[in-house]
Amino acid sequence: MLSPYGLDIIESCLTCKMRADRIFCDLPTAALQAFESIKYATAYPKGAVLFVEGQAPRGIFVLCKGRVKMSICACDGKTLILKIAEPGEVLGLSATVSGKAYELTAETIDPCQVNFVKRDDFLRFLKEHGDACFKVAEQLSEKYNVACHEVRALGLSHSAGEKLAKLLLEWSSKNGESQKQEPRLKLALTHEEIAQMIGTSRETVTRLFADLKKRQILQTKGSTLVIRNKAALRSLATTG
Amino acid sequence: MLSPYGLDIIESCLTCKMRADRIFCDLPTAALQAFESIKYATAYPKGAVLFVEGQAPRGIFVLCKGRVKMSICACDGKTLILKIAEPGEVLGLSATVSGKAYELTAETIDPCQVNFVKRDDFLRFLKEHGDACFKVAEQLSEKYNVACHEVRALGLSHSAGEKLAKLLLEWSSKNGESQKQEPRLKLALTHEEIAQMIGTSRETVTRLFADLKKRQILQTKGSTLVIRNKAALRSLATTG
DNA sequence: CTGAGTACGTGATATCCGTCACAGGGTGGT
DNA sequence: ACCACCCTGTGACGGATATCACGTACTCAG
Repeated sequence: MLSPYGLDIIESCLTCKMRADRIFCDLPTAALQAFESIKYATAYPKGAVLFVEGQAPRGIFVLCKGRVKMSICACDGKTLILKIAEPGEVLGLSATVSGKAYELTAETIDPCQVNFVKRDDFLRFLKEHGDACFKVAEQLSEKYNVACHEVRALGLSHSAGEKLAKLLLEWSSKNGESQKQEPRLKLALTHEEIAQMIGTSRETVTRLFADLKKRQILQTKGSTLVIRNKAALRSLATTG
Repeated sequence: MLSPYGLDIIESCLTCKMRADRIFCDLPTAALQAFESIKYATAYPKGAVLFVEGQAPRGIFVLCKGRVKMSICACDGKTLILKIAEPGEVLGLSATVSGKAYELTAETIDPCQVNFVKRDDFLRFLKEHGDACFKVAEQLSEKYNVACHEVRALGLSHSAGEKLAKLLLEWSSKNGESQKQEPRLKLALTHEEIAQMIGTSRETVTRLFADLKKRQILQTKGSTLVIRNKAALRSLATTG
């Protein structure tokens, strides 16, 4: 198969290595085969837009490779990044199920492989495969959960420092680095993007980082970030 | 049947008048009967707590009568009200499906009638009734949608005035008053609670209302609120 | 009626942070 | 190598709003 943007294409869900731990991958073979028959494997370059908030739902996008930025944006251009989706996630699911417009905008930030399924095909698939439908409910619950966390972070932490601290801790826990004494993580986002994730301005992020470094809580080596004082960061995350 | 807190109890989902337009009410009779057999009809007084954020999910609560306040709260006691649930809504759904802790706290603000279903029973019910499962997915999508709107409101509208304007417009559209020239609505919440809905302080809400009245945009008669200048309110809701 | 409790109204003050402005350092293209 | 262009760092300034503090009005029980 072609490898349009430097991707090794995963041919089939049946042989995909992530099958065990991902939604839609962990289904009875019959359901998976049905899914295979309605999906369109597609590849996108970095910076492609899968869908835009407000669009009528065309279908779902199962992310197989690469990362996708999920964001909402205000009329004045201000943007809020809700999450960076990772392989295995299903994008556009809730809009496709409910028939309402996509709530978010999805834009690739890496070259990505995506399985697209048209709305009609997907709904028919769900009606015919009860176990898939249940999976969808689980996945939606998960998304709802994440959204609630976001709401909590935005609504209850009134200082930007608190939100940044929360974000860093969350990242370090994702990397499986959190239990280490001094977790490390790669900063794959610009200050601007980090600002958009916590709803603040670029300058504030820069200043916060400067402050955290001065206080010996963080340290940077190139684009690698070391958390030198986890406890301090954690206390920043829970109070102002 | 008993009417513990001044409620007329709805005996059965099969004869419930809301059946047509509500989730779980609009199901094939077979599924509804199965649902009947696992549900516990309960009544709560005002101020009762159905579940608390962080609790392991015991099951779902279908709200039949009364209103329920859904909120999250920070360790320091600061509270954010996400929504006021109305009859027909299913509470605790996503936690029950995913098995994760309840994301929110649910507290009645009226005397309420509720149908409770234990988690195990509910999950079994879902596996056996594909159409119910699909309904659940729809319902979860809806909740996700609302959460996204909340995120947008919290994260992108940086002024409190904007959020208040949005809230008032949303309320007036719920009441079916929105198309009128001068929509009216009953203010059933205190300033404190409104503040908690838009993530600001009580005093700010008071001051905003005062300002809106001074500018002839709003007018109050007792607890009734009249929107005198819809256009102005709408422009406040989209800009600062 | 009276006092306690709760909701509302309003001023003074401090602070966080968004915005503007500019400067330095990387990086990639031609 | 050179020039754009983007990212980062930092100062100055002002505005929105949280917080504190207090006074007023309303409700409800005794």
